[in-house]
Amino acid sequence: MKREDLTQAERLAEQIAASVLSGEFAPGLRLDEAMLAARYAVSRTPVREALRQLASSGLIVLKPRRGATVADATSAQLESLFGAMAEIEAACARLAAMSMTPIERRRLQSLHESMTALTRRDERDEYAAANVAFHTCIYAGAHNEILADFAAGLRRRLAPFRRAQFRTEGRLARSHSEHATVVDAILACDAAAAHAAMFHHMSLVEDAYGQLGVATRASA
Amino acid sequence: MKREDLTQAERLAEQIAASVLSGEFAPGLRLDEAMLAARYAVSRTPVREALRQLASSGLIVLKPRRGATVADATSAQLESLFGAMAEIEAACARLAAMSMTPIERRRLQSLHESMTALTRRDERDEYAAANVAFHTCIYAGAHNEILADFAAGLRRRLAPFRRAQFRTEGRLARSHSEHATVVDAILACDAAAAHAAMFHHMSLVEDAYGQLGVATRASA
DNA sequence: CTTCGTCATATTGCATGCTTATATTCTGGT
DNA sequence: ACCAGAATATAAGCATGCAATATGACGAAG
Repeated sequence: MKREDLTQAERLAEQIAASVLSGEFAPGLRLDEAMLAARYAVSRTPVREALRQLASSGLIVLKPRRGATVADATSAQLESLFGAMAEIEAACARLAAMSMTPIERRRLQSLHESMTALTRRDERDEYAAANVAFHTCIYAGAHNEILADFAAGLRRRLAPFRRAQFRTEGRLARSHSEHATVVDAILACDAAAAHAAMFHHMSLVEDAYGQLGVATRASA
Repeated sequence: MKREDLTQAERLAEQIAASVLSGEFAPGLRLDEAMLAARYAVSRTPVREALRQLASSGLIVLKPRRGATVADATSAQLESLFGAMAEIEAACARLAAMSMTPIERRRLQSLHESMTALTRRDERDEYAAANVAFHTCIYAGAHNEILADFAAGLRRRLAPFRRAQFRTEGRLARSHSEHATVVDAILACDAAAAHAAMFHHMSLVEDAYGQLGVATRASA
């Protein structure tokens, strides 16, 4: 019953992260300790601890004596992030193909099928949410907590830079059809095919970013 | 010129990490804030910030209201760590085979050749150090800072559990010969072979741990 | 003899205040 | 008019102190 026994610093880290992910705190924005302390009605100490925690996850950047800013990636860094993401996601898909339980496979298939309707009706926000669930399902199916955490962390870190991901006309349908290839491979226990399909999918996600995401960047 | 402008918390994080990696702070050990503060002659505030930073990297565990302990992995968690390590190292090797510059390839080959002498003379500590340099060289060759950082982090995190890695008779020679396969594949720009060779190598590292590392565990 | 409840102690969590470094502005000189 | 240097202001880093909670021990009841 004391599941919600978070310390202030942890709650702050969550709230600040949520603000960054929602776009309220844009990349490059200076995060003033006193401002955050006032905003969340706490002292600067837990704020500082929360910032240090977030800095370790890469969501913000902490320069000694010069304060914290929301992480702002150069295009080279974004390339690294997308590249790493593709590698990790592909690895997870491969492992999932080999080690998912029947129940997990059913759940993945069901999740994928439920997204068909969202695609037809072009419900982009709903699809984006379901998309996260879909990928998270595969992380879990890899049965490797370390890789799953890393994949989730990378997804978080990229979130501020791909908010407009599904805005492109027809992106939903293409994404869904790529998912279908991945699901088929995983359900068929074809590790190599799952790896390849997911890698291909993630590469296209990167391309989609390249086409329209640049306009949203606020880098120096 | 002000390269050594680290804040206290950062210096503490480095020092505590070094103590953990050197085995001075064994897995499972309770890290008392006041004790650390006294040991390094600072107040508890920077200690707390350092601990939070280390907790994010997974080297220590921070339980709310219950203090910090050096991370102690169950065998299942170790399996995840080794599995993730194998995946990442293999991915780096594959990327390195594709994108290493000629200079980097020469350096890798040179590093590998310099380890031959260490193998013959059975200089285990020297070999262990060179081994880190060897793998780090491949991380760098992948030209993906994110993956490189993650690989280095995983290696750090596993370090406390494989201090006796090269104690087994003949482990050095086997490691070196596996490295040779990896180097050959990378120099030949054979991405698939590099991936496979590195994955194989890391799997054997995990096996080597399984044979003798268990005795060093202090888990509950 | 075992088990549960209460109390004491130690340690974490947080707030406040002071110190120090960095950034900005103002003034003086060229 | 412009640049350089110094002073001031602002914000980060750190220490100390207080409050809250977990842990261990001791005692009482079953």
